[in-house]
Amino acid sequence: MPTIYDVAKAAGVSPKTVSRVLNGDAPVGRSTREAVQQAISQLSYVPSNAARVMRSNKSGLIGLITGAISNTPEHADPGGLPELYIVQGVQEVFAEQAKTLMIADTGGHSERVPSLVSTFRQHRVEGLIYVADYHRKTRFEVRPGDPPVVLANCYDTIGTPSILPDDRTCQRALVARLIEAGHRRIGYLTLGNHMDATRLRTEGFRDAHAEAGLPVDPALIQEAYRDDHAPMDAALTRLLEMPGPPSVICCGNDEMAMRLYGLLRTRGVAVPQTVSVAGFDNYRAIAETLFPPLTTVELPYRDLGRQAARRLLDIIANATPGSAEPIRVPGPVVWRSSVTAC
Amino acid sequence: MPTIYDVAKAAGVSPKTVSRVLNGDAPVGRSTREAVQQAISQLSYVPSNAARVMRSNKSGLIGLITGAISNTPEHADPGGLPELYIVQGVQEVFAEQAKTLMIADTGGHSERVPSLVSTFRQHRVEGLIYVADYHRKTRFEVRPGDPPVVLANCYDTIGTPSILPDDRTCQRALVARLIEAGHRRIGYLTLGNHMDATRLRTEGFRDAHAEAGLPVDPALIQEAYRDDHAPMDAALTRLLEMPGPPSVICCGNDEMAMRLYGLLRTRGVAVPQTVSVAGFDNYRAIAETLFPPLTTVELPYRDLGRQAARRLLDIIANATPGSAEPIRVPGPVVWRSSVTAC
DNA sequence: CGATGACATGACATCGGTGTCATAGGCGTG
DNA sequence: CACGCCTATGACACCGATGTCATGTCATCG
Repeated sequence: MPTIYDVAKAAGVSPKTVSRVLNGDAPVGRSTREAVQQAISQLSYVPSNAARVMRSNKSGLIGLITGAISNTPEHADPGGLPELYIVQGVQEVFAEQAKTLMIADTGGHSERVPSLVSTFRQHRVEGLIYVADYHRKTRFEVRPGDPPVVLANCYDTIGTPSILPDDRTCQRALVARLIEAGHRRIGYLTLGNHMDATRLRTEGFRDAHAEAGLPVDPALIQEAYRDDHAPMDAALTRLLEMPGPPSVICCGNDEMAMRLYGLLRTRGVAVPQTVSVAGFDNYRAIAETLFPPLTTVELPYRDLGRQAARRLLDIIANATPGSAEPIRVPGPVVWRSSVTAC
Repeated sequence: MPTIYDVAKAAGVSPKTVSRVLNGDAPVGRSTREAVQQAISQLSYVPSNAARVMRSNKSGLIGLITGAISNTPEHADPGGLPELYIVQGVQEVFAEQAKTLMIADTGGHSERVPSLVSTFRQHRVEGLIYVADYHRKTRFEVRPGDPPVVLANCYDTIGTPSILPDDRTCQRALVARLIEAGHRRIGYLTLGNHMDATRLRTEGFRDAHAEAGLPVDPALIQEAYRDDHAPMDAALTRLLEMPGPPSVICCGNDEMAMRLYGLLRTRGVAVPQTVSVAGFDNYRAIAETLFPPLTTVELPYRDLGRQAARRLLDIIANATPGSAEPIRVPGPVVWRSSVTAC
């Protein structure tokens, strides 16, 4: 592996001059520069980042901790992909900034986090992004001397900068569109009540009703876990046998909507003619492949990742801790034919 | 950020002794070691990888190039996840070996690869894994001085070590099980013919028939692209209106199977009573959620990643280029209720 | 009792870049 | 012409680890 000295010798200049050509931080004579560049390509010289870091203490590295790689749909929420989209957005921003991303995976074991952080510190990362698998509260231990941290898809109670999906606004926007389409009785099969997302989305569900001056019938909101078939079937029965049954049913995610399609078909209920269906997540493999294609709403995970990255860059550049309030990122409603006007 | 000198001073020893405590490469007195360890934790000292790399020239880094992060299902095969599973397997092995994985993403632009490799070389990675989004031929430029490369999910014609999914064996195993279950007329709706996977799987399809002494009726094999609805419907019509219609239909992937469920239902054909259905990929969000749950076959992506990682470690350790023949990794048939005996 | 070797520790050079400072020409200006 | 100033370049130390070699202290053995 050639060094800067080899290049210097080949070009007949001092190592420092080679350094200047590489970094463009001081003027270099035209012919000298060309000689150096030729020597570099001839030797296929690549500078050692290690040596650079030692002197300048700027590693150009950003650490990212996630379970994305381990949290495949097999274990996690079918979404499963949120983390990935987030990582994608993060990657996008840092690629532009010539920062290199080191990705570490918890493998689903959060107790591994400290050791991952330690590895990152060894590499002198300039900042750290922690990505959660779903919208949740977390506690990310930061010790003095640790690089600055930004939380993505999670938050804590000690004011660590945080970027969150705006579940509430998304659900509100979706329901507002349903109301706009003429629906008045809107059913809602939610994810587990223990999830932050469920609470926020239910608030959004209520917001949309309030804005339209519609009452919310609590009986229309039913918790229906995804993994088990029975609770959802039972909840559906309750909805359909109500005095004023819903003309549209919102689901906690697209996978639930897919299951709902099956349940409704089994009962001979036509989608969307008799009952319209709406999902959540815009999980395209499902939403676009189902027949009829599924109206749903998309959480802006990619954008969330981008914003997290930009936030971190900002903190690194200005050494400011940033505001304590989480940034909430809204996403678009995706209108497809599983919902009719009514 | 404290250095080894700070620790040495705090513990009243020489830097070299601290180094010995850190690396355990030479005996250190009990009381000395304890003093050093206390100083380390008190200062929350983390050694600089950069300095270590400079001296020892062992970076402990492995580079991985993928489009996994960009290739979300939005753009790619619904599988989309293959790359992820592969990355997961790779990660798993390197985590055990205390190697740190640097993941770079092409963002779908293969022309970025050289610059990514250059970044990796700056960091003096000890090896490189290139992961493709689907089973394909590739050309990964390796220049002298580049670190050793292993290809995962792709191959080239110049003998770069390569790990591939065994599409042929997987499809053969699935069809063999169908034959075992009594099926004699087996339809096959394939993915696009331009794909290596399609060719290999079709061979596997024939292999299974040959082993069972069954003829293959070419009319039972129909290409049916996934993205467009019409070709599949047309292909299905041809299959069902044949003199001897199939009792089971294999699909190129699980998403096609999901679509096939819909098409069959529309025609009033019961699954699996009248026609059984089998998929490919074991895309669990679909295969487990469909009703009836889908019989399918799983490509061993995680295992593939693990093998790629181990292969690379082997090459690094022994400085051997390794054999030119790709390693093919088989996967299991996942039997669910979308196929009945017949 | 002196030689031998295991153990424990430190001094010092070194890895490959870059920051700092010095130096040598060239040129415009009063 | 002397001076200041800018451009282009080099000498040298330094960043923080670790490899090499040297040294000092005991315990053991013939």
